[in-house]
Amino acid sequence: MARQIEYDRQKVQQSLTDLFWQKGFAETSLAELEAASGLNRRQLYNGIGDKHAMFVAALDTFTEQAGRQFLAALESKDAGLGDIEALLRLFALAASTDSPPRGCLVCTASQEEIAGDGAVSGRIDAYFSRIRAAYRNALQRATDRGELKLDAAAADLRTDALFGVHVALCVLGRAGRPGDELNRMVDQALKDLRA
Amino acid sequence: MARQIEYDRQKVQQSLTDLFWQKGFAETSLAELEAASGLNRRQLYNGIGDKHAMFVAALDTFTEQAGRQFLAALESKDAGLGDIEALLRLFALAASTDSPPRGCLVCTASQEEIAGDGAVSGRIDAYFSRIRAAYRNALQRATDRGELKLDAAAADLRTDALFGVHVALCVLGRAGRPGDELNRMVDQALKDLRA
DNA sequence: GCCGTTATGTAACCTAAGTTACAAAACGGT
DNA sequence: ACCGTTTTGTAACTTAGGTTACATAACGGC
Repeated sequence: MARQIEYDRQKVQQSLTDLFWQKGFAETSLAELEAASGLNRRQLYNGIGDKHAMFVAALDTFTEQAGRQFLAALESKDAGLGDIEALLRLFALAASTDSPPRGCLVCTASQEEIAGDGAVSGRIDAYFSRIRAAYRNALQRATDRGELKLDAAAADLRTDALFGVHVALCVLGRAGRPGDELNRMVDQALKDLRA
Repeated sequence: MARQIEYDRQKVQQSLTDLFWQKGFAETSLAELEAASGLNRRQLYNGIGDKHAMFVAALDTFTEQAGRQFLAALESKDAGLGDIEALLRLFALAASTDSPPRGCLVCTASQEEIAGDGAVSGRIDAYFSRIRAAYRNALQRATDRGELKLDAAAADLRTDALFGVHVALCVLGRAGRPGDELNRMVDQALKDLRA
């Protein structure tokens, strides 16, 4: 064997992810990644890879965590209207409480040039598709339980509408739009859903 | 007086705006701005200013054009449901026909670090507010004409919901999401509006 | 036709970016 | 205790970034 690594891999991954989340890919420098992680660039290159590899790893970390914290409830067999409302409200709230609000790493990355890269675009697509599937599942479960009355076609439409609201909240939250504006989007989305 | 300028100011502005629209602020270099405009950097600095000033000018050019091409119909006294539908459909279509789709310069800029700059953030806020006001006007006119039945509070909610769809279409269009997904968002938004 | 003023072209500047060489140090198996 | 392997630290390298000096050229008013 060989020499053992001196730092905490998870903590390093977390700090790198947070920095990319805040600043995006292109506007984050190696020097900042060093400072955030506490490692020097030799350690980063050895342990993870170049900047591109670090970003891909950050995308994986982010989607794993966001999936667990935000989407898991919608993906559950017990999912329902309440989970949809809770998630959208949470996003509207986060925009007001986080300073500065960071929105969603994947949404931000999708607007950058790096989104053209294969490894990155695959992860972006997969995450977006997962979000859609999560809402789709929640709508299905809510229908099964009698909270809603939706046939398959109606549920498809609703799914994309909710996906759109989800993305709009992430983007406009990061853009600094006021919390009540975001909450009105949620109000209307829920109203329409129950109509 | 002094020596006269040799290039077409408007064409230069347009090419700079298009490039920033495609690549964003941080990922556009002076060399690319030179190539796109056909000017050398001395002319750019003399005629417009530094990169920051070029970007601010691009924001102004973009918002002026987008306002004229897309928002003017919604801002008119004759605005109505048909104008809302036409605009949303156009955005969904543009995502499929433009290659690569560019979305909206302002939405993209709002996710970059430069959005923290005063001159930039002011323009972003102003443009977003203008979009909202445009939808608000169209909803009001549609109500006045009897196409819809909305009181003031309901119109406020609808306004932000449509604003959200608008932004989602821009962002997800640029992200390369499929056209039918975007069109389902529009379908649902219009359905809810007429309900 | 001179002169201040402004535009142009070349080229340099200075900093920062991402990446990599090289030597030294720490580890485990034998 | 040696040895191959991998980590670490320092520091350099190479390129590209945005910005600016300087000399030259074109213009209009007097």
